[in-house]
Amino acid sequence: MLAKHRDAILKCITTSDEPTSAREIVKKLPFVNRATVYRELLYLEEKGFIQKISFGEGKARYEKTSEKCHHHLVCNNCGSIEHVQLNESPLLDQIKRLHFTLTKHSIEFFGLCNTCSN
Amino acid sequence: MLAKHRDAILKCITTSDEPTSAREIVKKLPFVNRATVYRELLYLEEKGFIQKISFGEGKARYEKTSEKCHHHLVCNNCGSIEHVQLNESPLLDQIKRLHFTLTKHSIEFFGLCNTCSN
DNA sequence: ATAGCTGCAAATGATTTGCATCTCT
DNA sequence: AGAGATGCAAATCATTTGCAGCTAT
Repeated sequence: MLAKHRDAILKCITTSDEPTSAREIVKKLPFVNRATVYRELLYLEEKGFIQKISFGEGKARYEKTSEKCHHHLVCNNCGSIEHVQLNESPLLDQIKRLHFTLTKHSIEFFGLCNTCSN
Repeated sequence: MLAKHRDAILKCITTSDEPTSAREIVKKLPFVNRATVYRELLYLEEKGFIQKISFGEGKARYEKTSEKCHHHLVCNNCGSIEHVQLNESPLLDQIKRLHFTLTKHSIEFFGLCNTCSN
């Protein structure tokens, strides 16, 4: 038995070029109740289909789980969010030397995008 | 003219071993109003005395701005937060090659601390 | 019938804001 | 008096929850 609105919500996240917030999904899918959206987000995250990320805005954003790990460049001026792929192994290697079992990490960058820098 | 409660709030943040939330400050300083706490946090952050960080908990945390850059290891089990100093230049060097003016970045690690790993 | 899904409204938590008051100078 | 600081309550936003009704087996 599948959740009726799951695909619509997932598609909403997948097709967005920026990590999507619950509010945006509710706005784009007016026929889906807010509570349902939150419940589905939780489910999709638990199942590993999507990932929750936070830019410290006071709300969560979600994006499709992707094979290749990537990070975000958040523009403080226009709010655009670019993706970059970085080699983070030098950093993770340092963590491996500690007594800490790493399950997840988040690396975010804030500043001015190319357009707003000029 | 200095804000009456500023020092108490700042001390609260400075003496905490973990990044502090607004709620914790209000609890520790019952004679300071919640609104005042938030207003001071904003001020102190703008002036660069403290830094706002987010662990994606749905609330902000603050810590004293420190000379040496450090990062956090958040334990998903007991909630403890350890500090680590990492050499992040390999990562930042990669950003420097992009058309992006970096003003701030956040790197956080989640998992199990030494105690909870066993 | 019955388990899972959903909507709706109310509850909760974090943060902000309007406004009247108080305090220095 | 006039500016800045503060308290208080109400407002706003994100997220969660209780509950009753709906739907597909």
